[in-house]
Amino acid sequence: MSSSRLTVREIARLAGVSVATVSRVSNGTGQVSEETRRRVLRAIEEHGYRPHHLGRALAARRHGAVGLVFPGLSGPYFSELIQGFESEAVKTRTSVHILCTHLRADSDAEVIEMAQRVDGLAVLGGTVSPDTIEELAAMLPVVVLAGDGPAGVPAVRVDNAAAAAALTRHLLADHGLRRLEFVGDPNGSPDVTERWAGFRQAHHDLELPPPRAPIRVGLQQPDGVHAAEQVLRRAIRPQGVVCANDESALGVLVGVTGRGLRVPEDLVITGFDDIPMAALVTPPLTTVRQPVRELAAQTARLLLQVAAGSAEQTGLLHATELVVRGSCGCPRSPEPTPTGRRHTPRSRHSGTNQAASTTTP
Amino acid sequence: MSSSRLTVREIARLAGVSVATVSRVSNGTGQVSEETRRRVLRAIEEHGYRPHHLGRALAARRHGAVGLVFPGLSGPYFSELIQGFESEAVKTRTSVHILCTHLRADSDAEVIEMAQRVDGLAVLGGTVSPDTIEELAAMLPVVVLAGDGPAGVPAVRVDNAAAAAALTRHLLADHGLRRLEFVGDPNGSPDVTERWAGFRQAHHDLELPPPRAPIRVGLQQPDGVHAAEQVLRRAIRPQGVVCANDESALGVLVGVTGRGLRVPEDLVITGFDDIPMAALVTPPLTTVRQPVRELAAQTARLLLQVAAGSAEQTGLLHATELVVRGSCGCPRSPEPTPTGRRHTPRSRHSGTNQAASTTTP
DNA sequence: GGTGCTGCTGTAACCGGTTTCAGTGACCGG
DNA sequence: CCGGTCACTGAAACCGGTTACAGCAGCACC
Repeated sequence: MSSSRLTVREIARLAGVSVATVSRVSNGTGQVSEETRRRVLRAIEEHGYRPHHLGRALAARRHGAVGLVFPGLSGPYFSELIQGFESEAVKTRTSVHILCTHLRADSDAEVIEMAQRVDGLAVLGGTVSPDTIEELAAMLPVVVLAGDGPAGVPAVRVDNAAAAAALTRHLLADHGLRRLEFVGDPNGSPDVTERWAGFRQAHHDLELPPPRAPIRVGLQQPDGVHAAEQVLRRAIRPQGVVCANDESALGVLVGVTGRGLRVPEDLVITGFDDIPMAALVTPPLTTVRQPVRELAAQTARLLLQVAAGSAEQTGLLHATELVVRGSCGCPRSPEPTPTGRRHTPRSRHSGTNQAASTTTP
Repeated sequence: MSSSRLTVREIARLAGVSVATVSRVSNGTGQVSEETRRRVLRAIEEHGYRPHHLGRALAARRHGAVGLVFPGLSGPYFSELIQGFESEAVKTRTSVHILCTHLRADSDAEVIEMAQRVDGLAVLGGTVSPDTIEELAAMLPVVVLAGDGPAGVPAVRVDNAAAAAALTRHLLADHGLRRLEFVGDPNGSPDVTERWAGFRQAHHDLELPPPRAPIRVGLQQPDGVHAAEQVLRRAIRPQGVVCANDESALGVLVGVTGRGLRVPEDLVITGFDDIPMAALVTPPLTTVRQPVRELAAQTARLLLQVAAGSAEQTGLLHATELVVRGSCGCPRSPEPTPTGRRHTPRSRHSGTNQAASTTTP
C-alpha cells in the first residue's frame, strides 16, 4: 500500500503547489487562499498523508515528549502515579517515555540517555543520584516528584514528616500507646525517610523515649508479611506498628491475623497513602491520604509549563489528610458497610497547597 | 553553559575534520585512523558533545522507540506488565512510550497519533477497536498482548479458556460443588471473555446445567467487594465464586469475610493471575498463574524483532498453571507459613509454549 | 613508469518537515 | 497611468545527524 512513504514534497507535487503551502495548510499557519487550501486538503485526504513526526520535531527543535523516571515497584501507588502523569501529558499531545530504574546498575546513564529524547523529565525522588539530577537539570527542565532534588530543581511533594508525626501522635496521645514500631526502610526512598523522621519527631514532641530502630523492609505487601514475622518474634510484642505505606501495612495485617492476632485489639496497624484497598480490609486501615494521582498530574503540568517556558520553576507542597479508620483502635462506624465506603470519623490534618521552593537561577 | 547546542559540524570544526569523520568516530563505523579518532574523541569529550537524537533518528528513519497501549486500570497486573515490557525494551536502547486509553473517547485517534512516533506498537487486547488495529498494522509492526487482533496481527497470549475450564472443573468435579457464580464482565476485556467461556465449557463438559449469568463488575478490588454484596443478597447463596482475576477475588474475600462468612467453608473463592497477594491472604487464594511479566517481555521482544525485520510475525501462546491453595476448599499445608510461601498441592495445568497464529501476508 | 589496490578523508546529498524572504498579481487611491 | 498595499505563493535555507561517492596518498606489483 504505502510503498514509499508520503512526504510533504510528494503531496506538494500532487496538489500542484509548493511544500511551503502544504506545510501551511497542514499546520493552519500563514495565509492560504480557500481554493488552494481545498486542493491541498484533498490531496492530503486522498493519500492519507500524515506529517512525519521526526521531521517536524527536528525542525521545531522539540521532541513533543516528556520522560517519567521511577524505580519500578509494583502496586497501586505506581499505577496511579503513571496514569496521573500520563493523563495530563496527553492533553497537550505530549507523549510520555517511561524508564524503570529498579535494580539496574547503570540507570543513571540511561536517564541521561533518555534526556536526549525528551523536552522535560520528571524523576521520582530517590531514583537517581543528586549529582545526576543536577547534570540533567543543566540540560533540560527537570521536576522531582515525591522527594526533593538539589537547589533550583523544582519538586512536587507532600509534607510526609508532618503527616507521619500527626498520625503517630494520634496513636501515642489519643490511644495512649507506648510501644510502637516503624516498618519501612528510611534509606529506601525520600518518602520513607521523612515518614520515619515524623515518627521520631512525635515521640520527641511528647517527651517520650525515642523509638526502636525501624524494621527495614520494602514497600510491597510481601515485605509487610515479612515484617509481621519479625514483629511476632519479638520478646515483648509492640502495641502498634506504623508502616511506611499501605501495601506493607496490608501485608502486616495479613501476616498477623493469619497467626491469630486481632487487630486492633492485640496490635494496632497504620499505613500511608490511602490506596483503595485500605478502606476495604477488616479492620479498615487508618492511614494518611496523599493524592498520588493529582500529585503526578501537577508534576506533569508543571513540567510542561516549564518546558514551554511559560512558568516559573517553583515547587509545590501538597496537602495530606489523616484518615482515621478502625485499625488504630478508633471505634468504627456502627455497621461496617460492605461497600467499603470510607468510614467516619475522619479528621483533616493539613490544609492548603502552598507554593514553596525557589526559582532557579 | 551550552548557549548554542553543539552540533556535529561544530565538533568537526573544533577537531579540524569533516562531519563525516565525526559521525564515523561517534558511531564506530567506517575507517578512521587512530590519530584522527583520538583527536575527534578529545573534542567530543572536552565539549561534552552528544549527538542529537532527532537528527540521528531522522537520518536513520527509526524512532528508537516503541509504544505500549493499555486501558490504564490500576493494580499489580499492570505494573508487572509495564515493567516486563520496559525492561526488555531498554536492553536494546529503545524507549517506551505509554498511552492509557481508559475512559477517553478519542483514544483511537490518540493511538494513531502515537503510531507516528514509534517503530512498533504493543496493544493490550480490547483497548482499541479491531478496525483501528488493522489500520495500525498497515502502518507499522503491531503486536496484541493478552487478546487477539485481526488476522495477520501477531498476538501474545495465554489459553485463558482452557485454564478457566480446568479451574472450574476442579471445583465441580473434585469438590463436588454445584452452585457456582462467575464474577467479571465478559464484555470488559478479551481475557474475561475467554475465562467466562471456559467457565461455561466446564459445566458443559460435565453435563451440568449452564451457570447463571455472570456478576458483571470490573477487575479491581472495590469491584470485588461490590460483587460480594450481590452474592450475599442472593436468596440461595452460591457455593463458590469464580472471579475473573485475583484482585476482584480479593475484594470478594474481604467483602464476605467482613460479613462473617468463612472461606472456604461457607463460600469457595478462586481468582486468576496469581498476583503476589494471592498467596498471602487467609485462606490463600486458589488461582491460575499466568506469567504477566514474562508475557510482556515476550511481547516486547517479538515487537522489537519484527520492527528490526529479523523475525517472522508469529504469535505466541503461553503456558498457564493452576495454583491450588486453600480458598477452594483443598486442605492447606499442615502449618500455614506466615511467610506466604506458595502452598502445596499444586498441579500443573498446561504445558509448553507453542508457536501459534499466522505469518502476516 | 603506469596501474590498481587500500586506507583514510571530505563534499554534498539526503532524511522530512518548517520558515524566511522575495516575488507576483490584483486592487486601490491619487 | 503610476506607486503602494495586500493576499498569496514558491524557492531555498535550515534543523542535526548519516552516508554514498569521489578524491587523494601511499604502496605493491607488473
